[in-house]
Amino acid sequence: MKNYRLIIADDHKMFLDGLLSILSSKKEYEIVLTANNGKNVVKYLDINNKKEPIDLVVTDVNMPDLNGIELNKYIKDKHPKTKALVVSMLHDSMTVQTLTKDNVDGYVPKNAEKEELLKAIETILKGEKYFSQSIKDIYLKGMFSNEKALIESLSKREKEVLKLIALEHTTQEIADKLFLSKHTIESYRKNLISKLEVRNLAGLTKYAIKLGLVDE
Amino acid sequence: MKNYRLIIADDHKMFLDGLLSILSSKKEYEIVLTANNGKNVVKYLDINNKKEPIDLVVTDVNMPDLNGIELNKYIKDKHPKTKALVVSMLHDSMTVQTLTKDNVDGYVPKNAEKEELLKAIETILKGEKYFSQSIKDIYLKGMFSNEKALIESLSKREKEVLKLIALEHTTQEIADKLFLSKHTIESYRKNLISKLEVRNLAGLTKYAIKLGLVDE
DNA sequence: ATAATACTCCCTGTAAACAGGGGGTACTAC
DNA sequence: GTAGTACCCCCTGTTTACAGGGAGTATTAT
Repeated sequence: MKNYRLIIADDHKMFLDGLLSILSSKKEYEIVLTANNGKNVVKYLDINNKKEPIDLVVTDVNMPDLNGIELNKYIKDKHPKTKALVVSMLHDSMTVQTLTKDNVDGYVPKNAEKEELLKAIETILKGEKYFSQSIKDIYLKGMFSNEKALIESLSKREKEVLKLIALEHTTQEIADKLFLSKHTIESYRKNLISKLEVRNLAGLTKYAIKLGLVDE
Repeated sequence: MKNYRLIIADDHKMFLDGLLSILSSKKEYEIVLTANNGKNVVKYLDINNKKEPIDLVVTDVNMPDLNGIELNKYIKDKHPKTKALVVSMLHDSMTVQTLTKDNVDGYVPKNAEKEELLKAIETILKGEKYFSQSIKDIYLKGMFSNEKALIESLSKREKEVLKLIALEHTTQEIADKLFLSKHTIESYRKNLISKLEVRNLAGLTKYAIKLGLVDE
């Protein structure tokens, strides 16, 4: 009666148990593997997916070794018949954007009811996509906020300078470090201030943190 | 045979299911209530704890309405016979410090094995405390880092000024806003820079974020 | 009482950031 | 081949921040 073969991946054991108990209530789902990182999923798929294909991988986003974003990308790339459902705690618009861009099959927040999770899985196994309303909201919000555009408009060099600024280096120090003129760095600083629509160093620093260029 | 009465609280339904399934394996535990915020736990305890006492509340830290820190404090204050075990995803030293200061009975990270969770509960119900090794590490790290001391050494006024600095206001603007002299704010700024051991606005901004004085 | 701390204000400089311009090269995409 | 953009450099100013001092009052704790 086991119609579908599933893998679930999450680095939080207790959560994994939660998923297991929810999915065990449906006898048509066989949990072939539980993993606490993406790497083990990849390993399993590479070895077994040809003869005994996996129908769906349910995965968290934040995992060590290989996170959900990378895992989804890999699945979509190498094992296109296998579906991927992301179940996550954090829902920043960047993550949602990236995953949808990478053609993920579904996204459900961890605070969803278990009925919704089951519905999502069911929907995906039918060949459709499933995104929770809250995820759709985040996606739309991200699409129409200028923040995303702002961030994407930064070049590699600009990000580099921004990072060094946030690390408390002065213009002169950054210039020395990058073997550039002080004037060049001043230009970058000015451009960053105007592009990111901030007033000063404090605003730049906050953006650098938001971009993950510096720790905390 | 149900010897102990438990409450579990977590705003993530799936995780709640995980806890439930783990605790259901032990028949001596009766799950009296599952809540997705601290408020409901408080409500229940206030009404029922006198006649039918709860032995242990297992709670997450991050919850809407009333979080785990507040919940623990309330339990320790109003229902001292009820034990509290915190199970959390995030383990910043501030949270751990606060909880231990508030006399929490245990702290286990969400990525712990379920065996450890059961052991923690068992230990606490015996009247002892239980902290995972990783939590102890964080506690010690926090104790011997100067960061904590630094943060605590900031006065109310200093935090206020720090916040406004991080919000991209200039010294003059802050002075106007607080009806103080520009010189006063400059003094604060200098003191903050030396106290927090940073070089400039960027460093101050990062600290303001770390302190939660500004959003991102 | 007196020590410690928080809070307030002031001065003199120097260094850096901010504001608003300008221009030029190299590469890529259409 | 030319439009766009990433990258680099320069100039003139003004404003702000940073560095290192000093100093007074009020409150609280010992």
